Amino acid sequence: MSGRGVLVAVDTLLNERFTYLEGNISVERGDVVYVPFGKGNKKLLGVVVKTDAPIDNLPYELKTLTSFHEEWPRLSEPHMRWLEWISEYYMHPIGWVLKLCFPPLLKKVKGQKSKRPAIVPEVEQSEGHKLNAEQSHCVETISQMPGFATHLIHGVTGAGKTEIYLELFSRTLHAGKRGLFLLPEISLTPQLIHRFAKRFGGEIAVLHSQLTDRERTNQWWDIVEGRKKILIGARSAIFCPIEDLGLIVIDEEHESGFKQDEMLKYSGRDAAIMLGRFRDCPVILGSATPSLESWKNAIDKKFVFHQIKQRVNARPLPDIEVVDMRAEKDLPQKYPMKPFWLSQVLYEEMLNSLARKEQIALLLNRRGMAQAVFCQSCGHTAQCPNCDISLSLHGSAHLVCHYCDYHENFKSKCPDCAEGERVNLGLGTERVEDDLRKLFPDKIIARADRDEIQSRAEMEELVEKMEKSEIDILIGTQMIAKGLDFSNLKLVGLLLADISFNIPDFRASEKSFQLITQMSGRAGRHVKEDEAPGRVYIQTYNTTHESIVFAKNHDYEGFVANELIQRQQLNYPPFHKIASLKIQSPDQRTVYQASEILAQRAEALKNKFEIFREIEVLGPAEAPIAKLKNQFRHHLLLKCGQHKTLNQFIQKLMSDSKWIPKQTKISVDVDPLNLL
DNA sequence: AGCACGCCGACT
DNA sequence: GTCGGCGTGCTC
Repeated sequence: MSGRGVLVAVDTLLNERFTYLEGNISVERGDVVYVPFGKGNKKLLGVVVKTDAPIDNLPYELKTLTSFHEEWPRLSEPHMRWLEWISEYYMHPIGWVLKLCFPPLLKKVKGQKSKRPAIVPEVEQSEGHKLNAEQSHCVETISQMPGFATHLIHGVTGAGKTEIYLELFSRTLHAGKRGLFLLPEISLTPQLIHRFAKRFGGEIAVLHSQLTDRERTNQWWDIVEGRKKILIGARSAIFCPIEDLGLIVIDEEHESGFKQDEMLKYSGRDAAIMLGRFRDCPVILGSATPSLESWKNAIDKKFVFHQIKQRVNARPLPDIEVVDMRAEKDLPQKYPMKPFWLSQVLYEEMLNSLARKEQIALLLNRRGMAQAVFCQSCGHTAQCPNCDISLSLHGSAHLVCHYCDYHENFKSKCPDCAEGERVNLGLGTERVEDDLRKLFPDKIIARADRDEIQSRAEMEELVEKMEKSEIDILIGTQMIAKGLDFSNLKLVGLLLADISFNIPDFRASEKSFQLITQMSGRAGRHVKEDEAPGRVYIQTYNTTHESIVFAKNHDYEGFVANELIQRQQLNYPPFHKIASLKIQSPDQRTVYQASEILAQRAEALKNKFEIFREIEVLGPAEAPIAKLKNQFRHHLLLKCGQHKTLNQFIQKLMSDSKWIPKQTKISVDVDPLNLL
């Protein structure tokens, strides 16, 4: 053999790196190349991970690199090392991670104008607001630490975190560097982009899921070639190979939207922290309700901790009242028209608000008309044929599965016993909307959930109507709890807070607390110091639930202190690392057997090596959603004090896959957020 | 994951 | 006789 050997991570699911002869092109680590792969003359994309690879005495014939990619630049050393970390930590083939770094299309040949509206609106520039003492102290502290450090900014809703980010980005640009601002998809609202455009005008590129491939490609080149200096995006924007990165901000760091649950299952927040480490730049996490993971890192001094206790202009926090729905049925019935899901006190407050021409938002964390339809004679409930989930009634004639989108027609006669009449159990946003229209026939009522709002344009339209007070009552799911800011919205109702803490997940309390706090934060965001604060009513059947009690008192710290004790007792995160192994197959018995074998193998591996003794294996068990899209699902949960040990364990456990039955798949989720 | 190779059923 | 079903195995 002659010539130089290079190792290439090829765009296939295989995690091995493949050796090629360099041939007559001269490559370096990080170069994107085409390589011949497999039989025929297929060409695949790959990235050079190592030059000077040994080429003698190999049991296979080497092929030669074909060419460089026609336009993509070489990935920098810190970016490469970060990709290798991602691939290893989340156990995903590096060749597949590579593709995420590049745009979907090639550069535009010539400038045809797009008919779609500008991604970053052209708005008049203006200087930022003057920062208050707490805000500037935070900015100064961060500015004095230009290298890598993770900062956690904990500030109540309305504390003016965005102003802090704006000032930090402004300083980053002054230092000749570029910035990355990550948000959960749902918070990437036009309102926020508008605010950044006002401060930074033409310096902004945006990447989010609603862009076309062409738009995405153009935005990518704008930031990579330095025409734009700040990239605002959802989690996948972290893969964009930005040079001279001087600041990474992750807003709403606690949001589960930063976690990707398919293919490469990664946490955008954790990956961003590692990116800051490899790029040696500061990473800022911001939240009013930090995740327990980040909170613990802050109190353990792994993160630099900043607290903003003052709200901007000393705006008062909303008053939160808890309404016991169990007591409702015993009250004298003053309002015969009032639907069962609405408490008297909230109804009266709504009447008062409407009389004052103030807006109202009601949150119900569930779509459709009903959670389940139930036959009164035989007890039969409508189930999805593909998933282990009850069907929800939509409109008056449709049963829908919220997981696989299966539809069937609804007939009130029970199909099982053929005589009973079926009734709706539970409640959904659609049902609430119907009832509200009957209750307030002369008011404008809008609904925001995934059935009603499917595109960014529809969301923008809704936001605009709310801003112009063309909506009196807004009813919605989580969609309306995050990031929205309406000055005339003074009253917020959570119709059934119980929904979110009854899901079988150890993070249910944390998620409920966050949801209640965020939704409360929508009320009265703009009232002045001397005005009445916004009002929040939490309706529940469980008034003493910790999520509610602490949220009512705006006591985040009390909540986390309490929650941390429980997590520690059960060896759950943030104290222990967890990983879940999902086993799925179209055949019920096969999944069951495969999961048993997997658990036995895990036990055997534990007993074989001393270091694996500390690993806890939970399960196998049926997943809480035991059947999804015609796949039966079991899972195994692994817990361990050390990520590294856990990672080695899974690597060993998964290294042999020959035993896995046909059509059965086992997937690994490191640091899972969703255990359903 | 793709994609080729391979070994049995129903078609002109 | 051949077209094509998708089971199995490989990719420097």
